[in-house]
Amino acid sequence: MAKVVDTEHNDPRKNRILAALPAHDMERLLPELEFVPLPLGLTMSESGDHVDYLHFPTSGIVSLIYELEDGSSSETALVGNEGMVGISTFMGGESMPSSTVVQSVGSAFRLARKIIKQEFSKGGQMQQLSLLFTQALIAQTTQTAVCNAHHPLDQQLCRWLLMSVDRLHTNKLVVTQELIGSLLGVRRETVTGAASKLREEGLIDYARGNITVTDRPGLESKVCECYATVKEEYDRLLPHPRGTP
Amino acid sequence: MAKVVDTEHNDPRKNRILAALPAHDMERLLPELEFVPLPLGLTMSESGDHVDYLHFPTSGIVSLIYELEDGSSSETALVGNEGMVGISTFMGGESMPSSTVVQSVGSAFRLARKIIKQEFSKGGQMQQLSLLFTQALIAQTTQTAVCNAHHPLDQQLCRWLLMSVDRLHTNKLVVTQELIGSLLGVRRETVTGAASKLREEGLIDYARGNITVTDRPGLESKVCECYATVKEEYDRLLPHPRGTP
DNA sequence: ATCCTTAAGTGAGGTAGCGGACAGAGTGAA
DNA sequence: TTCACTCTGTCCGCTACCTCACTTAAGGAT
Repeated sequence: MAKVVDTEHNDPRKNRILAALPAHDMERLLPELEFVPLPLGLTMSESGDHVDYLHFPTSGIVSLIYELEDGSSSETALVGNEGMVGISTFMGGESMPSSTVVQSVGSAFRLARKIIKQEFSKGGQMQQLSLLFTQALIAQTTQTAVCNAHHPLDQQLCRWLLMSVDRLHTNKLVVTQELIGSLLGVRRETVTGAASKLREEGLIDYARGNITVTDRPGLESKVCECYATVKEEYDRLLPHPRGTP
Repeated sequence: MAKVVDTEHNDPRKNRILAALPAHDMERLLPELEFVPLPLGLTMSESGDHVDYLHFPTSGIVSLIYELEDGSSSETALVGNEGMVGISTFMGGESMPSSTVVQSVGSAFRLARKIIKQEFSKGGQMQQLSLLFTQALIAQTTQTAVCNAHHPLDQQLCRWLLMSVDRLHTNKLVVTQELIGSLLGVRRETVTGAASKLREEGLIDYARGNITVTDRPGLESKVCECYATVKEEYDRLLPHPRGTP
């Protein structure tokens, strides 16, 4: 029996970078694009690993995570179908100090490093899109850094929730407070405090690893500027989904 | 009378990126390179500014600074003669959300955006070096973010001091505690506390805007891992000064 | 049904950094 | 020499988050 393929997400054009490629570039790359599932919790690469593929998520969320020697960690950025994972494949460094983990289940298409380097060196649209995405990613990482330093956890949590639901097509997240803690660089108990505050305010609801955003506008009014700043920079730099200006 | 030019730093090859260019690339660019002083406190670009030049510092330090709406700010990275300032000129985004400020007096050569784009599109060594430096810069920014989140101020201060003296050729820094505070994202009083602790331990000495590192090995043994991690990544990715492997 | 594991809530006590206010102490200008 | 200004030191109460320890609750497996 042939394996049933998820027909929801096996169209490369669900990824916005791929969708923005001119038809002839896409034709050339299509045979090289390999569909891969992104199961929850999959570590796509660890710190310092030689990265062999550039991934273009079509759904789900991938977290870029930085781990310290003492075991503590922080999420530095979060990538969905608007971007790509594995920029060191074309930046030339081969590896990165951060690791990449699937934080919300999904799928992706991937290109072998050899292919993306070839394509990149042509200097076409793929090169331009890659660099623009990289710049957007820098903006996200930087803003996250400053947000960590200056904003209280409940606002950071709002930002994280909004960035996550933006990259899914639902208001339900499957994630424990423990995990959120390790992403935001705080303890689980601290997350419990912030989350229950948001619940009291009627912005979210949750139970045992399931969070539902019940009042998105409410979250948006509570979140710090960092959310909007990053979103605007992404809008400025990256191609928009079809139908949107 | 002809203006006296600082003969110390007007050699483009004092910048390590430029120094790593093949002779024929350098010849082509030489007439386009414009020498500019970097006086203390100069704001080279503000958040969102259209960036018209790519700067290659030959001396001094440039800080990449991120400002929040409430006026608080943080330094996200620090660039000396190992790198360049204004990567949005070749990344394609034209502007960045961070601003760039001369934190320690020096000088640079600069290339107009048009020229660097031209050179970049040739796909030669300049392209490769630019991308590698960008990746190193990402590493530095990311590590700074995690360091902010997890390490106490006195260790962060050690890191900042070491990164600064690494980019100068002296153990003396001209910088007030007030400024350090705005760079590390804390209050001046907090810096006073951390600095006086380091002074008690005999690692540094200071007075009225002048800091002297008196015990570098001592600082290195006190600093968090973040300093070494970034340094190693820079060593891995970037060309070394001549004479060093 | 019962047990077991995982997720979430709670509470006591500690600490780093904040906010604001104010006190010396160099330095340079008048 | 005096004044003004800038840089540094210090103190208070306060808050956010931490460490450590324990409890409650929801599913899942047997």
